[in-house]
Parts: sequence; structure tokens; C-alpha cells
Amino acid sequence: MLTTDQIQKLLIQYPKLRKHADEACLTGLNNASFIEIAADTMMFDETGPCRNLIWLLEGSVRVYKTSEDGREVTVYRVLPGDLCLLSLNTLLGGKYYPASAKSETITKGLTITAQQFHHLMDESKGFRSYVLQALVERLTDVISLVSQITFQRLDLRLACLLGRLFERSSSTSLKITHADLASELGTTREVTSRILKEFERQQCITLTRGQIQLVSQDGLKLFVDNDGKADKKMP
Amino acid sequence: MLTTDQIQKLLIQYPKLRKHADEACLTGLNNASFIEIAADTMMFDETGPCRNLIWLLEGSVRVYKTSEDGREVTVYRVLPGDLCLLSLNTLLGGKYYPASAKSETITKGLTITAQQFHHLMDESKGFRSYVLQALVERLTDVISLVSQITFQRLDLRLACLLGRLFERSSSTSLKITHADLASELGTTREVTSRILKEFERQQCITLTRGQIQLVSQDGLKLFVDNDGKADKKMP
DNA sequence: GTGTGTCTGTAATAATAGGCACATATACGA
DNA sequence: TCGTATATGTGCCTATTATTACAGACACAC
Repeated sequence: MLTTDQIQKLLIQYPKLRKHADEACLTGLNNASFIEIAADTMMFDETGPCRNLIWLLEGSVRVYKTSEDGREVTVYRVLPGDLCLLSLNTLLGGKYYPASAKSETITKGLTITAQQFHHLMDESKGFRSYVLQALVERLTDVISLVSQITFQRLDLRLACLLGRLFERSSSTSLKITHADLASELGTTREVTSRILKEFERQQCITLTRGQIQLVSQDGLKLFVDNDGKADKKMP
Repeated sequence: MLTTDQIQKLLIQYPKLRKHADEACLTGLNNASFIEIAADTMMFDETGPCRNLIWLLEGSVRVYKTSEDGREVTVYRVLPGDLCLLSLNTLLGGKYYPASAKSETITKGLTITAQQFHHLMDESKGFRSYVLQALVERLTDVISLVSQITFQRLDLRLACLLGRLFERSSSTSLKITHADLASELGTTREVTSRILKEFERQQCITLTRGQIQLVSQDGLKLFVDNDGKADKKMP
């Protein structure tokens, strides 16, 4: 379904793909279809495209778990260049989708059917190693998440999260609510607000409605390095 | 290095393998070597066998994370029939081993080199799907661990753990110390002791040095189902 | 500018988990 | 049997996180 031109463009745009795109893989891409998903769309357990495998080109998908009382924790995010690996679970005959996934923005991608996936796995060495590497990376990521949740205090985890978010936005301001941050970490809005306020007192950030301004990256880092114990005795 | 006879035996003993052992896979097994690892051996970051991929035949390997102050949390366990998947991280060029792994008993397995691994991945469809499936299963396991750690109280998690352990031992007694249970869950010995004592008061278990006797499986299950709120108001 | 919904701040309190100190208790080898 | 190392029980205190319950602030549609 893709023209040679389109594929050439993709290869230029996504170095990750280029590295793995051998002959067989390119043939496979020929049979892929473009897909576009609106923002805030639940992507799990739906009939339709998500029974297939998606290779994300644009946008982002948040993969998360929910508790009975409505709290959430983000497990990871699927970003451009990534495969929607959990689809593999259903693809390989798993009974259920082990988490929730929701598009955060308008999201575009390539999708291939289960059949095409298996064919690609058989034929393309590049595709194989791509999938394998992605899986192993995710596994190690989630393992390190386990360790962080188990051993690190919330203020620390929040400081790290902010650090990452500022970096990703490559600016000093962040449009996000306290409730969203809470859902990232698996905690509640109030707790998040309190810790953020503390960061503001420490002159690391400034808070306005729906937005966080970075004041001192070093301050935030210091907080992380110091195990959150920066200046706690101060009046 | 394996004789046809030995391979036949393996196929009979491990149905999981049989399902995936096509022609190419069997040829690959021919080049595998037996390996035997003493109990309580650190298996990560060592030179030697663990640069390779191990397919576990006997024993068990605990994969866990440690905190700076010495606490531990078990991420998962490699059991007979499983692949030591995290080796793939180094195998695929990852910089570090993302967790610690230690044999818990005398452990036997088959080991293949990185080269043989790649060869098998290329040649054997069965091997491919085995690896893929194992990886996806691990990923979903660890994701559900994240959710449990984030949302469930310790007494609940401990009750579940005991349930699983009793089941695995297929008996009503368990040889394990409170400290070991703590390391499973990522908490401390004192906390574990206290919760266990509570379970004993609820007549779910009896405690003796180094051993836990199951008294009422239903009681334990009730505890789990009730969200740990069983009889809390009782004097 | 007014109303409405969302977002934030915060105090009081409770629930949960962790840390320390120390008393026992048990196993096991010399 | 005694000594030693390991294992457990527990009181007491602290730390951390969650819950409840509001009040106020802001944004935006009308």
C-alpha cells in the first residue's frame, strides 16, 4: 500500500528503521497501511486496527495500569519509531491485553496484520532484530521502573519525571496538570501538589495553572542527588 | 555436543521445547553445551558462561533488584524450561545487565553462544517464536508486578506470595525465613514478621523458626479477597 | 461579566510502612 | 553443654503517603 517514494521518505526520517530495513523488510512495508488515531483514543481491547501491530510514526501512546479506585500509573510510552509491543501479546495468542493504552495526541503509524508480522519475522533478519531489541529494551525499562517504585521516595521520582519532561519538551516550560503528573507516578493529585509546592519553595520551579516553569535545573538535580533531603531543616 | 539420545530425552521431558523444536532448532541444540551452576552463585556480569544464553533445565534463578541500603525485590524467577532472557540484553549489545541474578539451588541448563543464538534465530522458526513468546510473557509479568507494587498493600502482596509459594511447594509447609520473604517483596524483615504474625493470629498459618505451616488456605484467600480487612475490628 | 467546570492550595487526620533497640528463641557445631 | 550465628517477636517512634474536606483561583463559553 505504500509507494516507493513514501518508503524512501520514511527511511530518511527514521534512522532506526533504516538500520534494520533490509530487502525483505522493505517488501513487508509495502504491505503496511497508514493509520491515524485521534487524540485520547483508547487503543486496547478494541476491534479493528489494534489487533494488528502498529509501528508509530508520529504522536505518542501512553501505556498504563489502573487500580480499582481509579488511580493510574504509567508503565511506558510508545514514541515515534517504536513498535506497539503489547499488541504482540494478543498477536501471539495471549488472552488479554495486560494494560491500557491511550493515544495522547493525534497519532500516526503503519500497521501490519498478524499474518504480515509473522511473514516479516520469518523473512527479514532486520525486522527480527528490531523487534527483539525493542522487546528487551522495554523489559529492562520496566524492570528499572519496578526498582524505582519500590525503593525511591515520591519526591525523588517526581523530580526525575520533571527532569525528563523538561528535557523532552526542550524548553523551560511544561504544560501539564498536577493530576496528570500523579497519574504518571501512581499517586494522587494532592500528594503531587504538595511535593511540587515544596519544589517551588526550593526555587526549582514556578507553578501556574496548568503549567510548570523550570527555574533551576541544578536545584532539581540537586534534589534528586541529595535524596530529597535538600534544606529540609530550614524554617 | 549433545547426542541424539540426550536430545530425545529432553524433548520428552520438556513439552514446551517439543512444541518449538523444529529441524533447525534440533540442529542448534546439537551445538549446545550442558552447564551446571552451584547454588547461590551470582550469574550476572560474570565472564564466562553467562555471556551466553542459558536455557534452564533444572533449578531456579532469582532475578532481582537491590537498593542502595541493601533491600531487595524479586522481579521474576527463571524456572526449568525458561530462557535467561536478560542475557539477551548483553547479547544484543546492551551496556549493562539490568538486574542481579543468582541461582537458588544447583542449577543445570543448556548454553549456546551469541553466535549460535543468532544462527538459531535466523534458521529456526520454532526457536524464534519461543524466544518471542517468552519475552512478551515476561514483559506482561513485570508490568503486572508494577501494578501490584503501586496499588496493593503489603499484607495483600504477602498473602498472595504465600499462596503462590504453598502452591509451588505442593505441600502445607514452607521452608523460608521472614527475611527472604521481605526480599521477595522489597520490604524489611520486621514488617514481614509483623504481617505474618497477624496472619497467624487470623489462624491462616503457624510460624516456627525457618518454616511456615499452612493452616487455612481459605483464610489466606479470604484475606486477599477482603483487601486485608478481615476481622480488623476484633479486639 | 457571569456562570461553570477545571485546577490548585492546604489543613487536619489517618493509614501504612519503615527503623531502631533489644529480648528471646532456636539450631548446630565444637 | 556451651558458644555462636541466625531467626524471630515486639514495643516504640518516625517517616511517608493517602484521605477528606474545603476554599480559592483561573479559564473559557455564553
